[in-house]
Amino acid sequence: MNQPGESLRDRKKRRTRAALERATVRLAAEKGYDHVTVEEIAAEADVSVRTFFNYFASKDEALIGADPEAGPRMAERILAFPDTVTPFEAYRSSVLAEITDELNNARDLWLLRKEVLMQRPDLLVRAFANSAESEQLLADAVGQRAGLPESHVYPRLLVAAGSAAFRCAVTRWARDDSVALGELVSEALGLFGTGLAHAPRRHEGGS
Amino acid sequence: MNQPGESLRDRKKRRTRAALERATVRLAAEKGYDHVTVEEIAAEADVSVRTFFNYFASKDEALIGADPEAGPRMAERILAFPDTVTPFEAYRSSVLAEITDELNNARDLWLLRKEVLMQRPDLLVRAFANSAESEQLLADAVGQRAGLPESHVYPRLLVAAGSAAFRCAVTRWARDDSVALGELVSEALGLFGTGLAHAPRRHEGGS
DNA sequence: TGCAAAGTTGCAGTGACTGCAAAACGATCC
DNA sequence: GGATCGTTTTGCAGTCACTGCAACTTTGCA
Repeated sequence: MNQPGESLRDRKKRRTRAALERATVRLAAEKGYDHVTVEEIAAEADVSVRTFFNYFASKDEALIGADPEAGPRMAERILAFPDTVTPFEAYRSSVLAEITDELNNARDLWLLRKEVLMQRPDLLVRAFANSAESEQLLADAVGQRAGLPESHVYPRLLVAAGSAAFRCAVTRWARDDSVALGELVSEALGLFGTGLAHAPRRHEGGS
Repeated sequence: MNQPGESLRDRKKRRTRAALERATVRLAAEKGYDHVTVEEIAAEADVSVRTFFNYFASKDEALIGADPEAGPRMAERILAFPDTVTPFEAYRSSVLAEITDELNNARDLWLLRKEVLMQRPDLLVRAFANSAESEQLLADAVGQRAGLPESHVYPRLLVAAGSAAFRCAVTRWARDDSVALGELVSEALGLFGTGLAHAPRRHEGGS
């Protein structure tokens, strides 16, 4: 009983994980992140506190709900582009694809997260602290595409720039979501692409 | 008795703060960050645990020991440059000056921190989570220099790039400190300046 | 049906962090 | 040299995130 790669066990796990993530975001948006205890979250998702920590290493992680498969997925996408595409563009496209998919699958969750992140912007920064392996994965993929030795800065710098772009974009989006999050990330990455040495003029973009 | 701006009280406070920071870094380097309790740190610095938390909001913060005056100092430096200097260069110079000063004043502490950060790179990321106000300060200064409205992305993006550059530089420096940290930060910021759209060739810097 | 592997739970324990109220201390004025 | 006032230090009691461990339950498979 294990045909389409997803057993009953797997389905249950996915549902539990999703329920915990959802409960965390919902309660945090409703009562404020640190007025919510893990006990409440676990109760809302109908599991024990101990189980919560079997799924997420910390409360922070549950709020962001970083998909552990996102890193590998993006790395694969980067490597799948033809050689005519620059490493930079391959990276940018992969990030955008991931964001678009994520928003399509769970837009409501992101709208709630927005509320929480508006109150506690530091949580967004902390979120990236847990994704060191994913960053490494992406940097390796970029490095491979660019034909650079592993010790070169460029890949790591590009990935770090991606995090920075995402952070800035989410912050802007949280204040005013009339522009799609993907657009904002793309714009920010675009600036990183062409260089920050010259500040834009007053009227150019940037809301 | 309050002539040279520094009373006995102030001196004691500075000494206590320094002692706590020093004790945190030293013990973390010696025994591993999470095998050190705040109780031990406080004991080493000869104060109570409660006093530790009067100085630092968290153990993380004590490890990094971010100088609360660093933000204002850098912002001031940025604004002090003549108008012939681009905002980007003003920012870069200010960051470098701060790093150089810091290393000159407490090089030994940074060498110990290096040990800790090699084991736990995530702590460096988390460190930046606590410096939201400083980032805002710097972004405002950059924005003012560039004559941009407050809502523009450029200043925030530049400052975020600075954090990213610093992170990458420290990581590289931790692996091999034969090149000065300032050099590495400068190099990384240089790449942000000229743009990441085109990956460098194999032999260009970055090793 | 029965066995093994994977997942869940409760429990006891550690340690970070907070609010509060009392004590110790430093600055100041007489 | 006190009396006094504002600041800092401290102990204490409490909350909550998080961990290891050892049962217990559920699922996968023969």
